[in-house]
Amino acid sequence: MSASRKPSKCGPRKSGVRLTSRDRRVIGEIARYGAISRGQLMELGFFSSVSRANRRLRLLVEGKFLRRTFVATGPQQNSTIYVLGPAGVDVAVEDNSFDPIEMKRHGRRSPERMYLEHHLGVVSIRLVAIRESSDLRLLRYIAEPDCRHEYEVVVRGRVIKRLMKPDALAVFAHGDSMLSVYIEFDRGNTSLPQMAALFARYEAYWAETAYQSAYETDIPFTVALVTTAGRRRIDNLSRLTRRAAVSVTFTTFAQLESKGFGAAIWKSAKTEEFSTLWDPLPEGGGP
DNA sequence: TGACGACAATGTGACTGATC
DNA sequence: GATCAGTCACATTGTCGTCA
Repeated sequence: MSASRKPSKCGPRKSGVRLTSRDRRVIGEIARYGAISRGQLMELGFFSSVSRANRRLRLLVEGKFLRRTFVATGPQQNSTIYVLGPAGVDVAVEDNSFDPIEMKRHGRRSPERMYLEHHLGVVSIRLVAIRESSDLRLLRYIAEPDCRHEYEVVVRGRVIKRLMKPDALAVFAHGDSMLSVYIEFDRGNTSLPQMAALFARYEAYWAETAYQSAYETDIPFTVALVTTAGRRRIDNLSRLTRRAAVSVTFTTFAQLESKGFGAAIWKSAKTEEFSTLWDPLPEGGGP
């Protein structure tokens, strides 16, 4: 038999690797989140076998679709992290409506520790949301490239461009209500003035009705800031939001990971008590 | 159209090496 | 010894082209 295989549905080989549909989804996911560990890829359901994951990911690295780096998870332990490679940029742009310039920047970027840890944190928060076992049910988890929003406003006759770039947007169902939660992952290394500017951007996003236009809703969103720092950081940050016109609430990553989104672990500037995300649910019509 | 063979992808388990 | 990451061998499965 002269077996010259026809091009499979997986598409043509690139750099010696025949990309499967799963490969393309893995590349898209890594492009979406910036960096993902092998364990996270497995937890997201891309692989059910460690060896299979290793072998397939190694092929993608050899084909320059991905790059591999390491983050210390303990004194003598490393976690393998995958980021977008130069060949993966084209695949990610081809399969998704990602900004090619932004993707090329990702593909070239040197994987600095802080950059990696931030992105891994956002994926970890997504996994917590997926595992959620309370009354909250995750409907969508929209990563940064998909929820970033460039819009224009007119201020004193001048057109000003604004960019809203949350870490993620999680949409939960709670009973008959929907809860839109912008996720911000904080590692405690951003200055308070920078954080104040971040909260101000969310206020403007609501006040300038850009959010309402983008998502065709009048139901206000909540900003949930998850920090790897401790209670003092939460107190400092919540003081910045005392007069905020949008709902901003805080918790630690440790609390979130152990108790989940639905637990009474959220602290706002309005109260000393920890409460749930939906208590009270934002009133319809505006904050 | 169905059988067959080639090829690629997959999962499992065993193994190695590094570290605590 | 326990744990973790990575690799390898092997059997299985799925896809696809060829041919009767």
